[in-house]
Amino acid sequence: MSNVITPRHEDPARWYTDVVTRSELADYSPVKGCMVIRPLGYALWERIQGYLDARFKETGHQNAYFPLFIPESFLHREKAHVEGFSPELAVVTIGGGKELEEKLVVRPTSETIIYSMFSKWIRSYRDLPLLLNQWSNVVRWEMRTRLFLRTTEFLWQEGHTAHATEREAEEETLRILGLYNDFAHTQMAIPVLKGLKSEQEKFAGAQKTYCIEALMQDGKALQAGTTHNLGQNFSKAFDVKFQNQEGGIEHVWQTSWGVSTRLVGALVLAHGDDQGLILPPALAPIQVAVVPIWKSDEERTNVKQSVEKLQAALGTVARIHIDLRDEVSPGFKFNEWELKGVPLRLEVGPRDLAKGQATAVSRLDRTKEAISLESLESYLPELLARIQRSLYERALKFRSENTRPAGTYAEFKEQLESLGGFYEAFWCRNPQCETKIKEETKATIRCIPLEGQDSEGACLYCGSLSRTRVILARAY
RNA sequence: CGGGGUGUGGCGCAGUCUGGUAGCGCACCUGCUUUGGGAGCAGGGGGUCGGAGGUUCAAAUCCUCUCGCCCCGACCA
Repeated sequence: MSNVITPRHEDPARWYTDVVTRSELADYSPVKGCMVIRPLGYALWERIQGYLDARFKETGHQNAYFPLFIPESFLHREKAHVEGFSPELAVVTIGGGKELEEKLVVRPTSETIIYSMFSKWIRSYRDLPLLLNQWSNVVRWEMRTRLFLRTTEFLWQEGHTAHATEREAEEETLRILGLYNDFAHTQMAIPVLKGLKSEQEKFAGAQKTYCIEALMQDGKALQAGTTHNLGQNFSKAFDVKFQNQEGGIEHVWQTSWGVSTRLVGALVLAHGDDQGLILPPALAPIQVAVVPIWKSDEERTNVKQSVEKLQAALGTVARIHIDLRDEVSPGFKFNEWELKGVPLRLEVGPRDLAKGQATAVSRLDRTKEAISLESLESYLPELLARIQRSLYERALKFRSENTRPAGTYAEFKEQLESLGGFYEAFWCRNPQCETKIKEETKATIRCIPLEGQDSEGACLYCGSLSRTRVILARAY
């Protein structure tokens, strides 16, 4: 394959595009701003779905599906919501060749249409909590798009819940945030910071927005998931009311939360290298690629036989793929599976078989290890678990090394420019300071971390005393 | 929408200045030899040069208009 990836240090943007397209995660579509998710990318998304869907169900949520089209008037019922989303809406004005009486918005998110149904379904406190999730596509007309990270149409899950009390809604918001955090940690092998968004950065229509923020290898932050405590903003707008135990009528307290196919982009940016993708074993559609090696015909017969036995034995302990293609060389296969991010490669050749072993090669650092064929079945899961752990530790180390105290505003600007990364600072909570920082440095307040809010210091911009510690970074 | 760039087989490019009807690498197909880090040799298929108009005996090349795409900036999961 002459497919060579632009080295990351040379041009990080091209590196990213090269990795995504060459590894066949996705391709550009004929429609500007949209993308085609190819089988490898979709398999990853299915694994993400599989894990999260199970967790959602364990915590009492049910899946449902709401329409793609939303009456335009629905968007207008919540003021902040419509102001937030208006600029990026796709609107259908003609149906069946006729001008529509009311325009239909292609959902940018489904709060409005879902809560219009909630008002119909919820009567009593006995109907609460109502815990729903939907897997769907949404459309936001973005000005600049990038594969997975920001596309006009993307896939996601959006959870929507209604509760009898404010406290329950807040608990739900934090429960899902914790779930997202665990997912990032244990499945994606990406350390994330749990935090609260500033008023400016929060979701249009939310009372509070929590997020998980990750740091990518190029020093830029990526919001990997958000959960919103919507308070009663939408229940008032959509008249979602219930009768409480005392017979009184109240508006429900709501939450919404989501993660998207952007997570696939996060995997690329957080772990990938100049050889291509590196997938965490927990999510890799193929965890082990077996590359047989032979010269003579009889070697081929022997090796093939052994390798097929391996598949039968290991198929239950790992997601394994035997690459029996005869038209490409072993070296070609090595590079191809590395490009596609397969965490572990097993080489099986005459020399290995003579010693009753296979050669295992880790995608992380290409370290080789001879493993006896008999012990493979028990050792493979251990080896994959080790790779998963190392990948996380590597990402965590990177983040620690790239998280710095902001120092003075001048020092902050200089370091941000030359090094990127996360910066710890205090902020007076004045939106003007936030805006100024953003205008002057292109860095935003990524979040107010949930942990470590027990000290005080001077606001990075104005210097006034503050007890709010924030993380700043340039972001995707 | 402002600034910059670009459009030639599937992909990446040369050819454009100095018009003479298309070339290279990779990929693809066939055969033989190969196979422990992107195999070698031989043979072969595929484009009329983003589109339209013009100049000319003759246009990928010159002129006019037009469309697409990419990068940077203003919006965002």
